[in-house]
Amino acid sequence: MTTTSEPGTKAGGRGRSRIDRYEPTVIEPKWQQRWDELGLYETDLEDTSRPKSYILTMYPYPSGDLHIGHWYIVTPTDALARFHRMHGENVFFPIGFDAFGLPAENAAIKNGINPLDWTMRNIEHERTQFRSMGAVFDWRYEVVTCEPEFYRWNQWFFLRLLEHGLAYRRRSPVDWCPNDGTLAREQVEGADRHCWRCGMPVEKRDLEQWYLRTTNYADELLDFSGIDWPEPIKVQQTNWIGRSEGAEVVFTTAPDDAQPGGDELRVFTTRPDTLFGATFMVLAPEHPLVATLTHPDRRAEVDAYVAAAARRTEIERLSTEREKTGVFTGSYAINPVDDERIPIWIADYVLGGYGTGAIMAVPAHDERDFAFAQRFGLAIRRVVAAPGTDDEPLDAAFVSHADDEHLVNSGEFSGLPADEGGRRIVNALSKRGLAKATVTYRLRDWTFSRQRYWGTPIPIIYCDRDGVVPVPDADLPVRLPDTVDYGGRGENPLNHDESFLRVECPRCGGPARRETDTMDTFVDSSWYWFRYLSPHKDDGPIDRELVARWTPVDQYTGGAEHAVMHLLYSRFWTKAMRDLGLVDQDEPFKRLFNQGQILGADGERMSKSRGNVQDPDDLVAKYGADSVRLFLMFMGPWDQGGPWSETGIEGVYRFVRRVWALALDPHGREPGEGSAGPLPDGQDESAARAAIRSAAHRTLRDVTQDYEGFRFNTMVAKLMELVNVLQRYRGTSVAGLSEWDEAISLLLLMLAPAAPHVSEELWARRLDARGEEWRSIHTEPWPVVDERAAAAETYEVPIQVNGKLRDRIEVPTGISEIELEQLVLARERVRELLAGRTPDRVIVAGGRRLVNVVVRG
RNA sequence: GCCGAGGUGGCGGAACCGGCAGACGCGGCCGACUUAAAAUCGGCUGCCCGCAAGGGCGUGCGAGUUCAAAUCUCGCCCUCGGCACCA
Repeated sequence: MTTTSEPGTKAGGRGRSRIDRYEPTVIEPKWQQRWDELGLYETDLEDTSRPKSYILTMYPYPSGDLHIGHWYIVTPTDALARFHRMHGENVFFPIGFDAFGLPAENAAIKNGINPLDWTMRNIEHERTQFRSMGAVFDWRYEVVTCEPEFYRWNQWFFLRLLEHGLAYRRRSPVDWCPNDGTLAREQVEGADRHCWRCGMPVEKRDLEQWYLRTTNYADELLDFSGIDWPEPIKVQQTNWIGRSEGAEVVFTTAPDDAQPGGDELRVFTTRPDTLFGATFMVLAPEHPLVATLTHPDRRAEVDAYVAAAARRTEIERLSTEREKTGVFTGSYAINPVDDERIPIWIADYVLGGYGTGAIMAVPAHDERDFAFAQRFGLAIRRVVAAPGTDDEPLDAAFVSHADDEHLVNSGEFSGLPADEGGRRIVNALSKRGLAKATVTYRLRDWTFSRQRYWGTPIPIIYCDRDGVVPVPDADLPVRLPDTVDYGGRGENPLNHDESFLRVECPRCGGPARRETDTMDTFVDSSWYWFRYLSPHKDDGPIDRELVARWTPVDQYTGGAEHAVMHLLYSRFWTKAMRDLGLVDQDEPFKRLFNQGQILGADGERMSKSRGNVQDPDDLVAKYGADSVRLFLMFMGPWDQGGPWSETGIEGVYRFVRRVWALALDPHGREPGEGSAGPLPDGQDESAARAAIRSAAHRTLRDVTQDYEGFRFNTMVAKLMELVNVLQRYRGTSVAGLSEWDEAISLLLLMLAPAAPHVSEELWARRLDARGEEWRSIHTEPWPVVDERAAAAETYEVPIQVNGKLRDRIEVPTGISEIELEQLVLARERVRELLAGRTPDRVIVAGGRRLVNVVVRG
């Protein structure tokens, strides 16, 4: 094993060079330890002498092993943090663990262990993995969400939200997964309505659950001004919130021999212009008036339908999707515009949770209503028509809603343009108190309860006398019991844990029972970045001074799969905290970048069960962390991701070794060649020196821009190009001269954020060789481009004739358009192609970069 | 069906503003070094015709705008992600 501190080459040495081999497995741990000892990456949060920069990447779930996907997320973010440090910013780049969640519980049930033990063991392992990649994390600020010092503040927040009416308890149908219990609406995925975690089909259950009032913020969440987020995420959130403008219209039930009538039936419609076309009404099976409106002779059928709808999983509801189902209640409603009696039906295509849970059906102008009307033989009446189509029969719903349409069969409103007619109808009805303009959202309140052990206990006590009683702040945290007995079941073990369950009522002191539901684990990630600033603070959730100074986060990175979960909840939570008077910001993350996802080699998501997981440790052992980091950045655009393939990592490894050899041994000509090689293309020495300098500074300019624009793949490519240039001059008379030396320095500085170990090692050796005292490359300032050097003296202009490339010409940088044109026309090749004809036009394109000679005939 | 992202050599990808298509890397072929191999170094490598000089064709498909289109417009096809009867 060679020592790493002595200079690798004798300056001016001739002949076969002897330099140390590049051994990443030796130098990487060495530097990691050194950085640690020196506290090089400790962030002083109190330091206000430099501009702050809060860089954050989504913390991982500690599932046992970091796989290459985690590295893919963290590496460029780490490089970015380092890049900002080199720009003199006080960078905070923390990490932690999203430690509550289902996999821990599954593992615990399977292996008969405690989820806490499983989780903490995994975290311990993942910490060492993170360290091996050489990230600048300051571990003093680590947050582990399953620790009471963190989750007690979830409970504290919950109590504050409760006080402010932002948390509430309600019985209603919830999405229910047989494995995971209650799910938030956001956690049900796909056309087949499966659980986001386990993939099981989701059912509906009528349960009493805790909710957070996210819908209070629906409009505000639609406003993305002031944050720089990727367009697709904004679009997804916008669609998810699903604001739609329309009107609420009051229908009234008609009296008949079975019931007195007069009940209000409210409906929401976005098409009030079609009100005269309502030929029946449909209630969701869950609608509260279903029982009242059902006629005795229809009761059996209706009850059966409602029961079946409740029992059906969403998946079944979908499989019968082609054919609409429904039953007639026997009752009628009065259409407020024309007092017409229309039948009231029940069908599961109307959703209980959206709008009012009831619709006016306008089969002529709605595809679903049309299908339903056809199936059950209900009337279809056209009330909107395009010019000249007033009486055209409908063989499908007419839904175009174009500007030139007008109303027909709509009483006094007939003939009006559809939009205006709609407005006037609402106006007329609203004077009688029967309609009002309304906005409806698809967004639902956040279903917050989970029937699991491994989460934050909801700090609520149920007392027979006092009802629902919040746990007093002084009694927080409500701790999870240390021992847990799953009894082989999947059911929440807290339900059977007498020592947890039994509690005195904080109000009356009588016997009471604890809430056994825990919080959705998305609560943790909804505010964790605030906690990073003061992870051990025990008299409050956040340090308000530090929060004011450091948040919002300047740059957040993470996957787009969290678009309508974590990234939406975080925005909600921040706004709620603002309204609780805790912070004075509206948004959590100023700038967001979504990196792509690394898939397994089979193109599927990496998972242990599929056996397609790539372990970064193996790669690090073989190539070193620096090469793995560079490779992950080089693979392709960061927002793209893609299937994992090791193909190509050799190339990056080769590149690092070349950097090594160039930096330590400029004269090496392998092997055995004694004399300096020739300069390329008959360049003289001064041209060669200028060329080196120009290449280095052009690279610096481009690489800086690439870092800023998150183009890490081309950043690495440009460093490779510079290395290729230097390689050409290696062993020539200009190698080792001041321009060469500067180029190597720039190369190492540019490489430092991406490949921190090898650049640090080579930097140290250079300082040592010059007899200078050691200082870390990572505390060096980012170099400044010498634009004069970057500009080349001459450049090549491609020449086109009629748009086709025919020739090239080398011209001086400052050439004028006229001179360039003359040079081009004088070219032998151009004259040949012109064959005596006069060009119609000569186009000197974009900054004299290209010339196109146009000639006809 | 609706919304979003994308389609470029054998492969990953580059070309950011309409201006040399294929940077950089992988793979492949040839050569140097070596007893040999590895490593390293050098050259070639979009497809077709041609000994060559050179020419033709090429960015999913088809039209169009332009001196000039991977890039802009229109119409299609395909892949991936999201939504899922939202009245």
